Amino acid sequence: MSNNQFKRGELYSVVNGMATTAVARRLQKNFRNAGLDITIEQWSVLYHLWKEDGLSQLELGNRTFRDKASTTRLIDNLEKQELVMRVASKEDRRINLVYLTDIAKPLQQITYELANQTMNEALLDISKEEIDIVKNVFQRVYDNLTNKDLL
Amino acid sequence: MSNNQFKRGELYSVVNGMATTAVARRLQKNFRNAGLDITIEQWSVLYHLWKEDGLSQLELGNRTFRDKASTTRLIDNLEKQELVMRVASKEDRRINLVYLTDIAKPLQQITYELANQTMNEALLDISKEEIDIVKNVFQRVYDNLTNKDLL
DNA sequence: TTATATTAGTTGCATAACTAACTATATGTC
DNA sequence: GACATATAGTTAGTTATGCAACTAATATAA
Repeated sequence: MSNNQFKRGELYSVVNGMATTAVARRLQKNFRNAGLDITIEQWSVLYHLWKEDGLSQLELGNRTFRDKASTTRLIDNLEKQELVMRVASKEDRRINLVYLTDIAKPLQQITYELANQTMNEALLDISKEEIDIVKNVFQRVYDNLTNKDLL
Repeated sequence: MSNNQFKRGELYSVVNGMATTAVARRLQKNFRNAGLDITIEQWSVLYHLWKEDGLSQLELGNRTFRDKASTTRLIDNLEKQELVMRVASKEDRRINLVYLTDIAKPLQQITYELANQTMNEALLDISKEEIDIVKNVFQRVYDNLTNKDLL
């Protein structure tokens, strides 16, 4: 049921968290200096492709909490910048598999380094127990609301 | 320093929370049935005006974590729907004070009722202690990141 | 096997976001 | 008073979001 899909605009920061936003912002600054202009939204797509290359657009949409229209345009822009390419699936020709290009691949390492560094700074004085509580509360609030069809 | 202002797209759901989103969504559905089409973003502005009518655009922007350009357009749209009106300040003619119209005012009560109801459902099984921990963790993560100029 | 429904993706439309450049009013200093 | 600076708001440009309507390919059912 496609209406069951979460919408990005709403869950965005909750799911990804302040720290992730800071990561994205630091990345953005860093790469802009190197002449690469990538938006925070585009980072979220690349991030999932680094974890698993060759995902379908729909799967990318699910993992980044976007609808398929938004995903289409994000990939359009990433393709224009030659960071990503679409390859029609041979098993099912409705499906576009999205692959990282040779330009995007080497960005992974520096990205991960910056991300780790930022997360460490963000969570400096936060204990494991506290993080667990926050995650748990989020999950329960989320469950409470989805049970009522409110998210 | 105007660069010190938080950006909405980033802090949006963190600050307002999943529950607020759910409130807004429920409101949206409810009022759409009554022929009033108000976006979630517009709700956030109305919400602050119900708390304190006649705020300047800049103050509204601060309270809803938007920059002034975004605030301008949101108020443009609210004005088109005659939910809000701009009144130039007499003390300082650079300033627009934003007031609720007679159309918007009566929406407050039903809005607050729906909001309370939704919050209660969202936080059903969450204890006061847990909420305090979540708030506290957010504040500290936020502090950690702003100290490094990352938010 | 043909008709029907479902699925993946695209496109059009309106709203919204942020940056940067701009206008107009106010303030501060000499 | 005159000039520089700061402040409130608007406008232009680009990207992103969600909804709805659409195309094309696949799956299901008669």
